[in-house]
Amino acid sequence: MTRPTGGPRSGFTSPPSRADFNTRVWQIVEQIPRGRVATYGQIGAMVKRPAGTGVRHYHAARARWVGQAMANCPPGLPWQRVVNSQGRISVRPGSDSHVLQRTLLEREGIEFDARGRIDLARYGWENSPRRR
DNA sequence: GAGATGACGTCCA
DNA sequence: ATGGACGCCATCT
Repeated sequence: MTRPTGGPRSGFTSPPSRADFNTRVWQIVEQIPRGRVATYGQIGAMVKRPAGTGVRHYHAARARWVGQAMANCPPGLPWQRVVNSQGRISVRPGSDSHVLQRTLLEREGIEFDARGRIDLARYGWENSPRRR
């Protein structure tokens, strides 16, 4: 095991069973209620660590794995409700998807500040929405 | 077959 | 607050 595959700082990795991992992610995304958003890391923390995946590596890579899953998100899911830990849209700025995501979220009543950020304390999924 | 390209998060200077 | 490095690759031109 521990095959030092040669990739020095591979940053990009993938789950043992990508299809299975993606399915788990999609099942969670499917539950994000309208008007709320969840972060990649938050979702990753909800997906059980695949057997054979090092605890350490999983912690470091799962958020990106969720991103990979979202890049292949099947139609019908509220993909727009997944944003990064900063409360910002992660899709390349300027892309049609980016614009669409923001539009869809605003249509759900979610507000963006001047810097294009969403207040996770207010709109975060399973986060006490009271006060501000 | 080789090279470019990815929907992240955390830590440290 | 901001910028850069780091962390088991896979897939498409």
